[in-house]
Amino acid sequence: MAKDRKIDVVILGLLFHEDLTGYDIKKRLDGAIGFFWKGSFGNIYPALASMEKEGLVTRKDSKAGGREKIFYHITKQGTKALQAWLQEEQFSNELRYETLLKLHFGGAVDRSVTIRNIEIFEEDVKRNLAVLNMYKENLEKVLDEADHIHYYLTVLFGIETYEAYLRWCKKAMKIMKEN
Amino acid sequence: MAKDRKIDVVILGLLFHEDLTGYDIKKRLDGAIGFFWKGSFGNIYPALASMEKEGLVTRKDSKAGGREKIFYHITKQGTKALQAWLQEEQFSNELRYETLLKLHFGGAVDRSVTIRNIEIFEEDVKRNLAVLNMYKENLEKVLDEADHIHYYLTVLFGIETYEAYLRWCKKAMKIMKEN
DNA sequence: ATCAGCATGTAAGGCGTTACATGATTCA
DNA sequence: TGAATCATGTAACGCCTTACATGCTGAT
Repeated sequence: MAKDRKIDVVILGLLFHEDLTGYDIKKRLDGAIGFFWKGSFGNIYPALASMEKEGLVTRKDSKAGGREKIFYHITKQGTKALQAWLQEEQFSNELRYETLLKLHFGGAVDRSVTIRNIEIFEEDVKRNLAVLNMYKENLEKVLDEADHIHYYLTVLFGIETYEAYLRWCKKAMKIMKEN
Repeated sequence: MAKDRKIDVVILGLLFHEDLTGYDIKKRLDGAIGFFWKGSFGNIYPALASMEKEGLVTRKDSKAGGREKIFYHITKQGTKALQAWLQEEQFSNELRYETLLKLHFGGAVDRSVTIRNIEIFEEDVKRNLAVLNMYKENLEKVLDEADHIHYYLTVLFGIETYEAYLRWCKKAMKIMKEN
């Protein structure tokens, strides 16, 4: 498994739950997972190819319905690699928020620009929060199914975080308008 | 200014406040700014060189004390570029948390592994929160100085966020132990 | 005298984004 | 019939991390 290519474990994690095509994987990454990990076709397909060579996944070609589809299945070796990574006690959590950069350097422009930047951020957070709450409600109906309790935890994380962002927006706006 | 190289505006933002060497810039990025933007020497020095070519910054060599030092100074053109970026109404805020990935895919291992991963995250958050609170206290002494109110906003953001993380840790731990 | 920190850079290699290329299927 | 979505990939290019290379300064 490539040392710095974390998409590998994302794919293994998804395949542990069910067999998927590269296209399916992309859809998952555009959904709830997208809040904390992104992926692109140019990322996913090469990773699948190299992981197949390494024996972490196997491909199951299917022409059901005439359309070409390649389902990938996790191997025992792939499962071991996934579990080994899950048990590693180091992790890299990275945040790169251009919004905070703009706030931090807001002294170079009029106060109104910073206020506008906070507003834009706030709108964005509200949109995302609505989506996350939808995921939450849907998950609560199926919490007993395997793995769903884990998905639920990450959705709760997103909600807790975004609610904190909204509180901060209010405070920041107040400070910008008062001082 | 390179389209996708955001370190440029970070450097311009720092230089707007005061002249700095590449080494100084790295130190800033290892401080409070590091919570939302990272940088490395291999990143900073080439950016400074190319920005000098573009006329966004000028270099002021100094051999005061015998040690070679290159202070960079923002030009009018650099200031305009910084202000233009601050006023752009789009922004990319990216979060890549391996911790959440491990939580999400925790179904592949024993419950105890996920509990341990939450604990590790919690310890990390507490450490960072202590640092942020220190920054906050220091900033509160100098809030009247130019730009400091903006730095203060980003520190408040960090604190609000990390406190939310801690609340989530408690909830997540409870869910993992009860269900 | 030695070691940590100051200070400036270069080089290799990997990773990821974006755009491109192609074609099938489904639904209105 | 046309548009959106399904589906798989490749190629170029840029960016960043990591490691390397070098040497000075100040404190113990």
